[in-house]
Amino acid sequence: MNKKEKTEQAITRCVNKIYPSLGGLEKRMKQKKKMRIYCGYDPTGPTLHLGHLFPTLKLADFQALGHQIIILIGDFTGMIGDPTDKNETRKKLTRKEVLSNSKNYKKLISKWIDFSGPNPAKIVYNSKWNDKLSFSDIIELASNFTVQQMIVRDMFQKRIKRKKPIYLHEFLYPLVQGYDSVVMDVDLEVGGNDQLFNMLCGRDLVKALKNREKFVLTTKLLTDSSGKKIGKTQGKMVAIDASPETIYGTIMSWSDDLIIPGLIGSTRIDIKEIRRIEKDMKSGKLNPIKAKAVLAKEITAMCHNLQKADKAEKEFFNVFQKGEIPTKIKEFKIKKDNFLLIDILIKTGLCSSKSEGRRAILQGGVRVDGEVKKDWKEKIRVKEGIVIRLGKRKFAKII
RNA sequence: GGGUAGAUGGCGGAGUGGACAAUCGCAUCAGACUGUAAAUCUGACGCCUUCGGGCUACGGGGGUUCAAAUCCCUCUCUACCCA
Repeated sequence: MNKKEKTEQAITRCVNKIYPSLGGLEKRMKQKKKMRIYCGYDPTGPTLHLGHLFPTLKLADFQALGHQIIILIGDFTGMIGDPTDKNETRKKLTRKEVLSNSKNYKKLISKWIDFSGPNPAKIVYNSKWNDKLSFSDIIELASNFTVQQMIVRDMFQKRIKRKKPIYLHEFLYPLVQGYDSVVMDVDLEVGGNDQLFNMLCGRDLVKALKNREKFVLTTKLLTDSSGKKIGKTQGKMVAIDASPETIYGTIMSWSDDLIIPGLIGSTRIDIKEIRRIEKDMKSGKLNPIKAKAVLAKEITAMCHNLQKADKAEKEFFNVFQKGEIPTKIKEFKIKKDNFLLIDILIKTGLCSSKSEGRRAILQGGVRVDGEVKKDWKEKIRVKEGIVIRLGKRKFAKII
């Protein structure tokens, strides 16, 4: 890929919008001076998930062009809790939780962002400067914004409508995030489209305090056809450090309309190739499951390696298409004796209560060595090597 | 500080004395179907059970009643309005 193509990729691929304008950013990129570019990661969970891939790969695009990348761990902001997309107030994290969450991040991000070499990325924690802010500093900063500016945010509007509380400290969140931009003196902030408001507050602050331009680039979000964000709550989002099988399988459960956005945002497969896949899928020449398998394999390979992705793929098709038993099954040591099937389900953790187990059996969801068992009172002779299967994806082997 | 409204299952949200283990939607689980763990359709969805039934639950505690998620008292928490 030549420099022109790299630039093209950086400013268009998976980009939702650039503020104040695409042209302005292009002009700035033509200057000799390296840009300082950052993306913030809130350490709200123990790991990053696939949604973080979009902005992270975007940073990688810019790093490849020789710009200074800054990874900001929002250990200070994480404790406030970003009100973005939360219709309810998020519970505040303790410093200890925040630190343990962020420990893992650098390791994960380093899969795509280079922290060594000729143009190493930097990693910074925003508690470093925010901890030092005094109350009067904060009041000073707050004077740059109006309450009206804050409450126009749609999620605040939603809460007002639903008579849900908005706490004062939640107004402070964009303020602090914006202040990060000022302290780090950045030229560009990259983030998901849902971060737009926070990022623009930073742009305002930089303008007010330093009288210069900070560009904002928003990446697309992984959304289904109705525009709903793919979230952890739907169980469709996977941690980047999940097992290859989990990553592969979860992506295979995505609906078809995520294939193309997924390929664009979370892989670096040639964009022309992606357009070809899109065309072939539309014309019926390419079975969508094949395209989805490409996506699943590619992402799995990016999070692990090609070899593991290959294995996960084979496993997936064996288990779910051919109905075979996976190679890796949880094993349980159980006394070789006669047991009620329900008791075995509970012992192996396949069910959490007897009622649940009975239901599963009555609905024909339980198999012992491939044979469906419909009688919940049945006693099973436990032998070594028998395989209990619940539904399609839960297995237990007795040893 | 004063007033008003409210707290129900993982979530949203019905129900305002018995027919309520609690409508419905989402999420979840199983089955069918399929190119998938997609979509769609069907069913299930507190716990225990000798399958007759039993037990615990509608913010906490107390009370009225044959009977309370529903009425009364009280406590805790929350929102809104006024100051």
